Amino acid sequence: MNGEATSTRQQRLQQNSAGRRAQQKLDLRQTILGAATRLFEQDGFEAFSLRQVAEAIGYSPTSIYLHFRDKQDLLHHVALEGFRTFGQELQAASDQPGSVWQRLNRIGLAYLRFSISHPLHYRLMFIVRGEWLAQPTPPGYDSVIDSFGVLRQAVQDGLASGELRPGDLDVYSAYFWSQVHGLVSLHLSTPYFPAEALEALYRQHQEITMLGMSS
Amino acid sequence: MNGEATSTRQQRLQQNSAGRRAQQKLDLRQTILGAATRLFEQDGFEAFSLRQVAEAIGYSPTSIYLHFRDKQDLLHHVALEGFRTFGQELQAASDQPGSVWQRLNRIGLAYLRFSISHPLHYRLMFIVRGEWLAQPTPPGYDSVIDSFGVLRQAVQDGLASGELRPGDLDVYSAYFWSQVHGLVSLHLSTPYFPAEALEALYRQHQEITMLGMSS
DNA sequence: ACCCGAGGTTAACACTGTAAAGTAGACTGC
DNA sequence: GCAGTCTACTTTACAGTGTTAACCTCGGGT
Repeated sequence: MNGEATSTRQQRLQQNSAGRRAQQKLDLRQTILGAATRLFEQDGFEAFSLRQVAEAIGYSPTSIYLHFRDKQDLLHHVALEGFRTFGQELQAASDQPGSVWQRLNRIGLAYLRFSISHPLHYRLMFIVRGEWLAQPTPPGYDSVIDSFGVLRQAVQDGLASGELRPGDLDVYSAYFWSQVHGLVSLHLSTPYFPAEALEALYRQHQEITMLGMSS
Repeated sequence: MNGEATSTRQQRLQQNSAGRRAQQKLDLRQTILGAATRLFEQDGFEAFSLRQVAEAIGYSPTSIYLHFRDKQDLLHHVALEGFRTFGQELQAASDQPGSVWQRLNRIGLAYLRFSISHPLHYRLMFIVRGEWLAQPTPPGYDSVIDSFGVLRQAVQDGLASGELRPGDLDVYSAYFWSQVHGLVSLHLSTPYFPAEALEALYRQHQEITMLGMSS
């Protein structure tokens, strides 16, 4: 075996060549994903079409199938990009110092703001294709922060410190999640919760929740 | 003017004929709506197609356009049928005697159960096409009970009787709605809230809400 | 020099919603 | 009773869609 010591010029060339090809493949994949994200955020879920994505990047429609299994798969990866930034924003909100209630408020607020600034992404992630949450994270997205875990951790801290009335960790966590998700998705789906009023409403709701949950 | 007294045989014939034709038209409309509802509940939103509806009732695809403006319009009327029974069930839950909290619990439970037994309808009504809530009710659906009004009334009664801590009627109502809608739509969209556990979770959540809202 | 295979394209299929034109038959006025 | 109109419906057609299969082309390895 002539191992890794023998890096002849040829071998390096080979590797570079193979690497470049792989890189190019990744590039196109990334290009597709970028164009798909842009078009999706522009036109929404229903109008999103593979052929338009292909048109936008100057490739034939079927070339997308060389990089993604099908339309679902492509949209799934668009959603995954959303989960990445979503998780990061929630984590950042949770990381700031303060009492558990302040943290919970900030987490909820970050949640709400993400849904307002990326409504289509939010719909895709949690409403239209929520079942993706069940699938294992595809390679390349290992570092996606478990968003629910951020909330759960804050609740756990609150239970440990006694700021929250003793109760079931999962029930409490689900309570927070469904509360803010309910508000958000009613905002996104119905005309009764306009964006301007949403933060104020959220704060008022959070006060009610505090009365019910703090000890 | 020979007014309404002169109902000659001819006139009656005419009218009957016109009436029969109108009736037939209504019949087909009803047939379409029925088939559409059935197919929608069977195959779901994405698979629903006008051509299949037409196929199912043995008419040509374009004949549907003689009775509904377009696909959206047809689905809208499918949703309206859902709103009708939904409103009735909420009203029935509210009408039973008991304390305001009992009423609120039953209303929420009825809400939850409707979403579980008609998941596709619920999605159509409140998630995919919630903007329909803003449109004025089309003719023929005048008696649709305002579902949100049922909840709002119960909250108002609670505020009046003092069972609820003094607060804003709309904030409280929105709180209830978003709470149960959040739970329901997380159940419908994600794998984390299975149907079996949903009622129990709802009851636990309702207890937290009670702590926060009752005086 | 030959071959191979990866990345991309073209052609084709089975769908979709919808508009325009055509048709058969009931209804109308004379 | 008959010509004409009106109406419910069908046929045809168009512009899309996702997806599969066959084809091409060209860089790299033997």
